Amino acid sequence: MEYDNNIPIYLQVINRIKKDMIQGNLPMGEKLPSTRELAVQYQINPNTAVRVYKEMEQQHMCYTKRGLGTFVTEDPAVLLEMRASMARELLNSFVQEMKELGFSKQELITDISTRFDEEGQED
Amino acid sequence: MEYDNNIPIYLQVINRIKKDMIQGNLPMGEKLPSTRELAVQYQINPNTAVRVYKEMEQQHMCYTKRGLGTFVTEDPAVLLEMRASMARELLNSFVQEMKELGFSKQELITDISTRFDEEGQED
Amino acid sequence: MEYDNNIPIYLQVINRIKKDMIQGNLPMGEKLPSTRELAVQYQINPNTAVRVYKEMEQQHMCYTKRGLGTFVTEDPAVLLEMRASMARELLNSFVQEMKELGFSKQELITDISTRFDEEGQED
Amino acid sequence: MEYDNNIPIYLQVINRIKKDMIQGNLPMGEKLPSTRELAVQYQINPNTAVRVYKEMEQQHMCYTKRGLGTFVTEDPAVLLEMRASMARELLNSFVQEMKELGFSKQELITDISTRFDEEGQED
DNA sequence: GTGGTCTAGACCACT
DNA sequence: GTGGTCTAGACCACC
Repeated sequence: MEYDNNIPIYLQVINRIKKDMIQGNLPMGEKLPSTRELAVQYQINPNTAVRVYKEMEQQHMCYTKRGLGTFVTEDPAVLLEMRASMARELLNSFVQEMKELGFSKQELITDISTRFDEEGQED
Repeated sequence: MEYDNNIPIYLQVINRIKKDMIQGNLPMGEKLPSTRELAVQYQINPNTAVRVYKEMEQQHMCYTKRGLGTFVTEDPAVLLEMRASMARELLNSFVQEMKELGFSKQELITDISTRFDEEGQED
Repeated sequence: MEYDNNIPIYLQVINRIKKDMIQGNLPMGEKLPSTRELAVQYQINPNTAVRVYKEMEQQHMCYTKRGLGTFVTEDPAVLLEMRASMARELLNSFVQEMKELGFSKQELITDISTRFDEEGQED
Repeated sequence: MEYDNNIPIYLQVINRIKKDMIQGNLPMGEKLPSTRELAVQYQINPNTAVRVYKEMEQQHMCYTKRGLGTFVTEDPAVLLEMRASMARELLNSFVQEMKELGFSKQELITDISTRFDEEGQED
C-alpha cells in the first residue's frame, strides 16, 4: 500500500479497513489481525497500528476483548451507517464543489457516466 | 468563513479565491486586497495571508507589481486550466471512492441528481 | 455478569466473590467451585479463574486442601477486616473526590440519601 | 504530582485538569499550557501530554487553534455536564458498593459526615 | 512556538 | 500472544 503524504497514515489505513468491511472482505465478528500483524501488513509502526484500532473502536467499528484481540463490530447498523455517512459526505462535498466551479447538473451526470466506465487508470 | 481544522487554512483560502476567480467575482487583471486586508477579511494571521499570495503566484494565479499590489492573472488559459484540473481531480477521486463503497453508476447518477437540486443547506 | 473493560477481570470476579462472602452467600468454610466451574460460571478463561483463587489465597480469603478443593476462610476476623478495609477505601476516596468537585457536606448527605432509596436501576 | 501506578497517567492528568476547570482555576477560553509545558509541569513525556489534550478535545473540554495552542472550552454547559456526570458516577458506584457491603443509609450518612470534617490526612 | 504524526523500543497486565 | 501505556526523539506544517 502506498501512502499519500498529505494524509495521516493511520487515517488512510482506517479508510482501507472500512472499505474492506463494507465490501465484506472483513465479515462482522471476524478477528482483525493483531496490532503487530497489522504493522507488518501495512508497513507501519506497531504504535501506529495501535492507534488505528483505538480510533476505530471509538467509532464503534470494532471492539476489543482483553488479551484476545480486536474484532469487527457485530452490529450491522454500524456498518450501514458508516457506509451511508461516508457516501453522504463524499456526495455533498463533491456536488457543492462542482456547483461552485460552474458545472451544470447535466454536465455532472455526463462526466460521471463517462468516468465511471473507464478503469481507474489514474487517480 | 469557517475553517476545517484538518486542512491548512491557507489552502482553504486559496480554494475560496480560486472559485471567486472562476465565478468571475474576481475578474482577470483585478487588484487583489493587500495581505493586511486579506488577513482581516478572512480572519487569518498576516503571515498566513502572505503565504496565500506566495502559493498563488507560484501557480500563476496572480502576479505582483512592486509597490502597486497583487493582481489576478490576465491569462484566460490559466483560469480554464485551473478549473479543468480542479474538476478532473474532484471527479476522479469521487467516482473511485464511490465505486469502492459499492455504488452503481445508476445509483450515483440518481443521488447526484437529487442532491444537485437541493440547496446546500448542510455540507 | 458484565465486565468493565478498564478493570482486570480477575479483580472484578474477586470483588464479586468478596461481596458474596460478606453477604453470607458464601458461608465460612464452604467449598468454592473448582477453577473449571468458576470459569464457566463467570464466563472467564480457566487461567483467569486460577488467578482469581491464587490472589484470594494470598489475601487469606480462602485456603486450599490438596485434592479436595478450595474453601472459604473460617476466620471471621478476615471477613470483618476485609469488609472494613473495603468500606474505608471507598469512603475516603469518595469523600475526597466529591470535595474536589465542590460538594458541601449537606449536598453529599442529601444526594446519598436520595440515591440510596432508589433501586440500582442504572449504574 | 504523584501517580497511581494502576491508572494510566494521561487519565490522572486529565482528571486533575478537569478539577481545575471545575474549581475555576482554569477559566473558560483560557489558553492551556503548550504540550511541551504540560510535559514539564506534570513530569510526563511530551507524547503523553499530546494524548492528554487529544482525549480532552474529544470530550469537548477544550479546542485547538492550529499553530496557536489549546484552549479551555467556552461552553459553560460542557463544564456543568462534566461536573454533573463525574459526581453522578462517583455517587452511584459508591452507594451501590456500600449497599452491597451491607451498610445502612444511616451508617453511610454518619460515616460520610465524620469523614468529611477530617482533613484528608490519608487517602 | 504550536500541535500532529511517526518511528523505535520498552514494559506491563491480561488471556 | 494480545492490547495498553509510556518514554524518547524526530520531523512536519502551520501561525
